[in-house]
Amino acid sequence: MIETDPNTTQVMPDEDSSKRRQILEGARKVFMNLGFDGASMGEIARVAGVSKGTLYVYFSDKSRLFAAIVEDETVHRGTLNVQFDPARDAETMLREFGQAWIAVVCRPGGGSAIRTVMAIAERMPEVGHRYYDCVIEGTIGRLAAYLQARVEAKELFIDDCHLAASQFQMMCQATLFLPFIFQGAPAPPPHDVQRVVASAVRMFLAAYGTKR
Amino acid sequence: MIETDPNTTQVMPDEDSSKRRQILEGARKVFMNLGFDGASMGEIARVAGVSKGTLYVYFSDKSRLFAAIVEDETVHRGTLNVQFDPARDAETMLREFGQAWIAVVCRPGGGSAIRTVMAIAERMPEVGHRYYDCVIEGTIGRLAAYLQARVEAKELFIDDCHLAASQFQMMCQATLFLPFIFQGAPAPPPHDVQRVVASAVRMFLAAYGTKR
Amino acid sequence: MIETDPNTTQVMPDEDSSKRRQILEGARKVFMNLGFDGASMGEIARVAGVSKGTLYVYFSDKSRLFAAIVEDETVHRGTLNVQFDPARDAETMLREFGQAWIAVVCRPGGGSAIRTVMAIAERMPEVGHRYYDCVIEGTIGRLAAYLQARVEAKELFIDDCHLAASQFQMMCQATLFLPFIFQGAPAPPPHDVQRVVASAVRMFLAAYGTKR
Amino acid sequence: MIETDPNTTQVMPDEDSSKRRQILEGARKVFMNLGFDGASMGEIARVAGVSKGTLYVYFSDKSRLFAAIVEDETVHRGTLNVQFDPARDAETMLREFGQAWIAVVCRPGGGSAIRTVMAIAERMPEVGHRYYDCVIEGTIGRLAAYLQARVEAKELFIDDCHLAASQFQMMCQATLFLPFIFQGAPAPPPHDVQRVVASAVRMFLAAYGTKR
DNA sequence: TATGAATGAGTCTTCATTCAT
DNA sequence: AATGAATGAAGACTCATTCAT
Repeated sequence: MIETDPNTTQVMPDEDSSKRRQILEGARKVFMNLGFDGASMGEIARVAGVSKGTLYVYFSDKSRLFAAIVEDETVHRGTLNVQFDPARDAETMLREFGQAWIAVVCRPGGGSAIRTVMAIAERMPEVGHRYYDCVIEGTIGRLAAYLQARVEAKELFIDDCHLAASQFQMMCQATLFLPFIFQGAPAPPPHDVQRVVASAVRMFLAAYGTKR
Repeated sequence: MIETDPNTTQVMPDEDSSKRRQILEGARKVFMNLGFDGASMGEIARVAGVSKGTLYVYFSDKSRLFAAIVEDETVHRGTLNVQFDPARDAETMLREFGQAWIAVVCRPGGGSAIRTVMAIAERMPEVGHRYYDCVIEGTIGRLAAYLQARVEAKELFIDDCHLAASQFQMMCQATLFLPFIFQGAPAPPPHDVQRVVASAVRMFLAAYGTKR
Repeated sequence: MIETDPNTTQVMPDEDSSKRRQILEGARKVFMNLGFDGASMGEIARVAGVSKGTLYVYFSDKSRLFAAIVEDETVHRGTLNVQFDPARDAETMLREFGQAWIAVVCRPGGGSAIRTVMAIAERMPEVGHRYYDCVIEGTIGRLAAYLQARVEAKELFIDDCHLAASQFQMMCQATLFLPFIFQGAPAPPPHDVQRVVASAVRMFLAAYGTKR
Repeated sequence: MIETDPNTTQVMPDEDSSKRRQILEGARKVFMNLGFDGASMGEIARVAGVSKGTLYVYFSDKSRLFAAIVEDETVHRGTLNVQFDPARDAETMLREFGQAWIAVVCRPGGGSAIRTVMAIAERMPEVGHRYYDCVIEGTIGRLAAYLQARVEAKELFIDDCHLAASQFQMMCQATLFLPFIFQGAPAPPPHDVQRVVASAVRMFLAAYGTKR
């Protein structure tokens, strides 16, 4: 006679509810602009357009909300939009990679995920590790695998493909990433990106394109 | 009590007084380990071994104290310990530069200035600009000037020396810097640094060491 | 959907509806274990197996719900399960009374009504008064009336039956009640209760069993 | 040269500083009137005449402040002002004890320590235990020791002095303590106390004053 | 100059209560 | 009648800053 259904009360709303997405969107803006400590739950609520209490209906505390944001950045926005095709030639593939990478690390519109995560990595090591593993190492790993394929195809001559991948990744950032981070420079225009990436590709092929 | 000494009354304490340096030293440790928001004035006072009130005798508020720390980092620790001699050959010079640069950005002992400044750059633009200008751009500029000299000496063949300098700087960080920042990895051992820098030098010379 | 039943629309739900009893049962557990302030409406809803909103269908606010619980305790559980028979002898009757009283104030299973009401009595005077009148004074009154009957039967010799009743009630608690309340001691085992009550009865009769 | 004295900052002020006593006094009023949960740190600060922050200079959190209050009650106000002299006769001694005990548990001026501690005992067991041990059991223990002495002096005839002490203690409360707690009755006037205590003494001696 | 006690604004978090469905 | 998502007021606690000594 006592029909208690424990699932009808106090349940975390749907994982994909619109309110939840609304909160994540607001929180993303605030966290990415002000950092974990600089962001206040009140400001997040205001920007998300919900009440402070509602934040806690969806996320048990500030850290979890932050972790959810970073996870979202990690999974949805940190993945390079590049299909590595082992059959395609290095020059084209590298150029595509380089441009896609800059698009990830110099995302327009303010609010850098990479900076925000860097800043907190020492105090929230799991967050830092997860972001590094997925976004940084994951990207390098995919590039390294491609390079290995080209080595086997005798197009490239590389001892340490992982190092080479990281070198290329870093070189693409030259003159672009640090001003973006430190000076609040706008995302570099496509022309600049192409020029820098092209130079990186030329350099990479000069070093690894012929047997030493 | 009435004999006022115009040099000690109502005057901001000596720029180089020992108390001031003591505060800067304590604040540096705390700020670099915890970031601007994570550091509390109480903790700084404790580490510096002075009272909280004394902090405000030397610095009008937390931001100024932070700015002073960053300035100190910028001027005293951000400058590469490398003498660019336009007469010396590129291979040696680049190797020296690369190792010195890694020593700056992967400073052992925890507490990364570069991370701390990155984290706050959006909220304290002047601090970010000043650090970028002196430490990043300054370093690249000196390297670029050296490269230009070697171009004129016909050892190197470079269109855009500034870009080339930045490329080299970034390449030296490959596989070293990001794990250090994101994963709290210890400062890389000299052997690793040498290997990565050597590879960067090789790559650089392959690209820029012969007329294209 | 338009067929309104005047007995169910806009009407406070039935005083004895099953939902109402379900809520009272859950609220009783929570309030008696955690006190008025320690109990939260959410927890009550969870334990009762209804939604938070439903609580407010039956009780206009937390205080009223609490008062209803206390009323229930007062009426249903605070009444001694003892039939005072003016014809029965004092020794037997007192022993029965004493054991029943200890069962009320040291109720096993945690969650003491007497403590909960005591705690809130200053802030909710009506609740305190009502509990006192029914449970404490009511009990003493019934005992006093019985004693008066025995006085008239010449078995006992008491000036102030109300005082005597209270004395006996209190004596029965000796060494049992305060450890139960303050130390979270388990409800005293029957053997201990019998011993203490027996001692109280002996004492009572020594004092009031013969003409002074 | 760096004369750091870690003892000059962040030190808990003097145990007996006037501010500390001021806080304790204000907190005592608020806690004893409203209970642990009902009292807010803001209200305590207001009543004590200090800022909220100052509370935390002297007590690390609400629980510690509360525990300090209870400790103070336990040690300074919970101790009976009675000198047990084993040589003095039971009637006098018991009367003194009874009156002193009522003064402790029905302290005038509102704000009952015994109620406040009872209310929280389940959630703060150490506080409950300490209060019980010192105030309740301590008092009973001293009385029991005196009774034992009188047993040896052949004035009294008691099997279980601890039970007897508790019985006397409880009897003294008859008709006085529960109205005080539940009904917010004022502290009982001396005349009533004397009457109830006298009756308790009479009853006690009737039971334990002659060999059974 | 140096101190450290004191402040109060601001932070995260909880929870009684409301209301559209 | 019943729900449970949403709210916002209030609470504990922190910390940059001030000031009398």
